[in-house]
Amino acid sequence: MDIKTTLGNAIEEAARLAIADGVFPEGEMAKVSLEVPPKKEFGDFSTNFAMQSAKVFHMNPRKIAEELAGRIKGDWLERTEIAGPGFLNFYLKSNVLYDSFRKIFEAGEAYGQLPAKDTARIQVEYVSANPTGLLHVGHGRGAAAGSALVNLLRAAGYPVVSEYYINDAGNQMDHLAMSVNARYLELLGKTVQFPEDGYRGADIIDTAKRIIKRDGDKYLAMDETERLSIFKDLAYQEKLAALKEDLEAFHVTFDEWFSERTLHPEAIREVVETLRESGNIYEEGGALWLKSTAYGDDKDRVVIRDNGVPTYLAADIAYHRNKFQRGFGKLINIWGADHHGYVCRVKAAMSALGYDASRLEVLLLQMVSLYRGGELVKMSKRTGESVTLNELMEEVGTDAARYFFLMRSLDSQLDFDLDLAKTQSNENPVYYIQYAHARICSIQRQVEEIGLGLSDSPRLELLTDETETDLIKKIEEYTEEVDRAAAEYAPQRIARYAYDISSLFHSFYNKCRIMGVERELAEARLALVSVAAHVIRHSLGILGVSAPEKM
RNA sequence: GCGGUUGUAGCUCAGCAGGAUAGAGCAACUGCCUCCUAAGCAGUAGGUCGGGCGUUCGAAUCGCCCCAAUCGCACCA
Repeated sequence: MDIKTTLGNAIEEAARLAIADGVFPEGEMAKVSLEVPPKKEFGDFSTNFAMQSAKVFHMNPRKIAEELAGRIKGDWLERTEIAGPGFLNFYLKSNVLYDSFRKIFEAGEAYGQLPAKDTARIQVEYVSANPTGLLHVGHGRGAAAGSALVNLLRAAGYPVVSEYYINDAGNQMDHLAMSVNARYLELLGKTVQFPEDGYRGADIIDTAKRIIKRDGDKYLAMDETERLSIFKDLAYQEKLAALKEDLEAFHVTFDEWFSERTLHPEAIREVVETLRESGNIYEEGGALWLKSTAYGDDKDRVVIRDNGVPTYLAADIAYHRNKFQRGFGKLINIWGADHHGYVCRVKAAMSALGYDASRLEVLLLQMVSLYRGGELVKMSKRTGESVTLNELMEEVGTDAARYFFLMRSLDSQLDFDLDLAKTQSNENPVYYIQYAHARICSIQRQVEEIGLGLSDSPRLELLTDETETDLIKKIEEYTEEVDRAAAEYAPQRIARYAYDISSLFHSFYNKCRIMGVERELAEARLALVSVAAHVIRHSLGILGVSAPEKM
């Protein structure tokens, strides 16, 4: 049992004793919550239990605290103090710190991975950009957030799989084919009118060029319908391959790639039929409408257009039903904030199908605005002026880009200053973290040369400097931080943690030396920095940021 | 007009399952390399937590109203 649980139990036990002694009234007790206080002077742990109990016990919180303090016992406890309006501050015996740190040291590489949680599988769907062009920086943020969330949930012990939904069935695929077709004809000297809804990005021209390079002008002679059909397929394959490649370069991989086409027409027809049978569909103006207002939506939504073609929503309903049918207990979708209007109707559809809509969690990622030379860079697929994820990776590097995306909360808008990120100055905190890791690796290399190595049983109690105990405490908080960050779907907490632990290491590094001190102390310090390096590596791993051994 | 998100130091942002004197980086200023990587450390300065009202022993954190920014409000995806 860890010390926090032990302490929590001791507090509850003290409260029960006080009730038995007739000091506190019988009845419900407040919940005990323990936290690491904001200041070191306030001890190792503190609780607001006395204040929370003031109302239930109808007593002065400081009086409650006094009664509790006298009843909390344990050989791990140095002393208890009452402070402020009624905080109980606990100061633990120093061996508690070293005993738990020894366990972490002995766990080695396993530290940071929490035991498997016995919960239903979670699916995380993210990016899901149309295979019609290049990924831009907005997708990059989604890719970073989604992959980090998956890593985080895994570290916290949740069973989780990731999925990419390929929108390969709608109009946009026809627009893609027409765009490639137009570029193809242009490149072969024909005069064509570029399609109004076409994609004007340079990547489309590249696709056309590649087709020409490989197959020449052999498609010219074809009937346009046939040519479009071939180009649709060729362009699709190429775009999808490019997506995968770019994502992998960005440290993003998926367990599943789900094609929307597999839902057409059968799955969609089926789900619409199911909804019709349960009375959730009606016809009006030649179209089929989902009665989503019955489930909290602002208005009803068309699922089958008057021309018989299903809407995007219809496919999405079939898709999400399919997810539930695959047995996931929780569905997490990461969508751009510009899709937020969509959340309600998809949830409404799930409710209409009889699923618990709260099992579908949509995380909305706020927009990314790019600035270059102090000017806002407009992002538009159509104009082809958007900055792609690839360009971003080239300019600032994968690690810096990922960390920038992940260091702020998902629901705050992000101003990405390209010039600033490009300078690769120390303004970029990712270097600070990586530098801490590289420094430790450097020490490990040099220590090896002078015949010093990691001991099996270092004398950890020699680590008494404040920078050492601060670092130990931070390391001991890691698993709890992982657990909480996962529960909150908040990878930015890990970004923060990685920065904080690096900062504590740098302080230690400037104050304490490893080489040139007495052997036992050197071995203890080596154990400390080795664990620190592991935790930095582990947290960077969650973020999908590399941990270099040299810089 | 309706809805989502945001508003915290000069700038970029953490903190928000209510708690003790609101934190970090950058920028500014002062120190620290004969010493394991100075991409570092130590320190100084900088704030009516957008505004108001409310709930509470206690509010940056919860609720309501207002202001501002932003994204949406399709038989597009």
